[in-house]
Amino acid sequence: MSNENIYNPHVSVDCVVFGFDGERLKVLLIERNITEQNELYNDKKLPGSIILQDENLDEAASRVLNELTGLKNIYLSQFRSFGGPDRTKNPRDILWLENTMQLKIGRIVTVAYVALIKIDRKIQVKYENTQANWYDLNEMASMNLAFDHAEIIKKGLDHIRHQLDVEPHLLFELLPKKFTISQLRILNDVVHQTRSDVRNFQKKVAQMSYLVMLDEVEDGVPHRAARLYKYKK
Amino acid sequence: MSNENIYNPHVSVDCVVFGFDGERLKVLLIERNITEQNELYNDKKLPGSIILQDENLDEAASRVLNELTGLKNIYLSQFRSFGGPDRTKNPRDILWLENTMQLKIGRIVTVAYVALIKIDRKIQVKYENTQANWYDLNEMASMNLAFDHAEIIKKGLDHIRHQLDVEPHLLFELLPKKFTISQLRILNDVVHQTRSDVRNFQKKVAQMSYLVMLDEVEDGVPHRAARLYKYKK
DNA sequence: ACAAAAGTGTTTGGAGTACACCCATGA
DNA sequence: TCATGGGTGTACTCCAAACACTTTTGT
Repeated sequence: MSNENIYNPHVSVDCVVFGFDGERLKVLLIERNITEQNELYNDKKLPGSIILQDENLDEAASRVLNELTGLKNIYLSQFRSFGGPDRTKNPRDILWLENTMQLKIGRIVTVAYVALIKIDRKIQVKYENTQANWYDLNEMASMNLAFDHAEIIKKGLDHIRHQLDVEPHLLFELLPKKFTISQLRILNDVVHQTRSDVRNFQKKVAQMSYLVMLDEVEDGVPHRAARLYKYKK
Repeated sequence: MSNENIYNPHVSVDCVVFGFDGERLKVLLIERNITEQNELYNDKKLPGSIILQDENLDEAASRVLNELTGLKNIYLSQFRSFGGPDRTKNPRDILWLENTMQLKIGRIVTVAYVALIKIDRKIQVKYENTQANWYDLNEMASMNLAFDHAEIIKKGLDHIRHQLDVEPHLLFELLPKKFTISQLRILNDVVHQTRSDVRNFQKKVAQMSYLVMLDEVEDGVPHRAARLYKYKK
C-alpha cells in the first residue's frame, strides 16, 4: 500500500459536532455503506480520520471535518483521547479503513474534538462519496455506530455539559442568529437536563447584557408571536 | 534497534502529579542527566513514556508512573493530548529517547494525565536510575523542562482548577489524613487563587457533612494548637 | 370564541461577604 | 508576658426558587 509518507496511521481525530433543532440535541454523523460478502451493510460514524504526518492535532480536526462535511471555520475543542487496543479490533472497521485510506492499519489512538454549530449550516460532501446527516441523540441506542464512536459521543456530551456550565455564552453557537427566549430556555433545559421556570428565566436573561432585543417577532406560528433576540459580542 | 514489537513508539503518556506542602502546590518531576559532548546536562521531565503495543491508555499511565516513581493506586485522569509535530524536534530529547528506549523515534503524540496525591507518600525508584522530586510550581519559569512539558503542566494546572470547582472533595487528596481547617483553607486559596475570610471559611466547612472533627489537635507548633479533622466518605 | 403560547412581579430562604476581638499555647 | 495563630457571631446583600394570571394572535 502507498500513503505511508503522507499519513500517520497511528493517530486519528474524530469530531463530535452538536446541533439543536429547537427541541433536541443532534449529532452530525457520516453514513457508511459497506458491501460485505455481497450484503450491503449500513452504519454511521463520526467525521474523523487519521492525521497527516506533518500536521498538528487541531489542524487535523479542522481539515478532516471540512473534507467530510464541507464545514469551515468551526471552533473545535479537544476533549479526550481514546486508545484502547480493542477499539480497532472489529474486522469490518479495519477493512473499511484500509480500503478507504489505502494503508495497512494497526492500532489507532484517536483524539476527539467537540463543536457546537447552528443546525441550519450547509452540510456538503467534498471528497469521497460520503453523506453527513444530523441524528437525534436520543436515538443513539438504536443506531449502529462504528468503532467506539458511541462512547466518544457520550463523553463528548458530558464534556459540553460541563463546558456550558463554565462558559454559558457558548449556548448561542447552537441557536440561529435570531431566536426567541423560549428557544433559549428550551435549549438551556435540554443541555442541563432541567425544567426551568418561565418567569425566572425571563428575569435571568433580562440581565444578560449580551442579549439584545430586536424589533421583530417570529412568524409562521399559530399563536401569539414571540419577540426575537440576538446575541451580541 | 529492538523493542518494536513491545512498544508503540507513536504514542506516549505523561503524568502531571500535584502535591501540597502546606503552603504551595508542587509537581512531581524526574531529573534527567544527559552527557552531551562531554558536558553534563541536567533538566527535568514529567514522569511519562511511550505505551506498550497492547495496553490501553489508562493502564499505560498507571504503569509508567509506577515504574518511574514507585507510586501505586493513584487515581489518574486523562485531561488532554499534545501532538504537534514540533514537540519531538529537540535533538537532545530525541537522542535521549532513542537511548533510553532502544527504539527509533519519530513523532510522538502524548496523552496527558493529572493526579492529586498526598505529598508525604513515599517516592521510590524502581527501574532505571532516575530520581523523582517535588518542585514548586512557582519556580517552573526558571526550570529546564524537556519537550513541551512546561505547557503540559500549565494545562494540567488549569484542568485541576476547573475540576476542583466541580468536585471540591478532590481537595482532600492533597491533604494528609488528619489536617487543620487552616491547611484546608490555605490549600483552597492556593488552588482558587483567592484569599478567603477565616470566619466565613469556618462557617462553610461547618456544613460539610463529610468533614469530621477529631478529638485531637496538631502538635509541634509554637502557638495554640489547631483542631484536627478528617475527610470521611 | 377558543386554543396556544407569550409575557409579566412578589415573596422567601439560603448563601456569600464584610468585619474585630478574645483565647490558648509555647517560648 | 509576649508573640503567634486559633477560634468565634452578626448584619447586609444578592440570587435562586416558588408560584398564577392576563395578553396576543391565528384559526
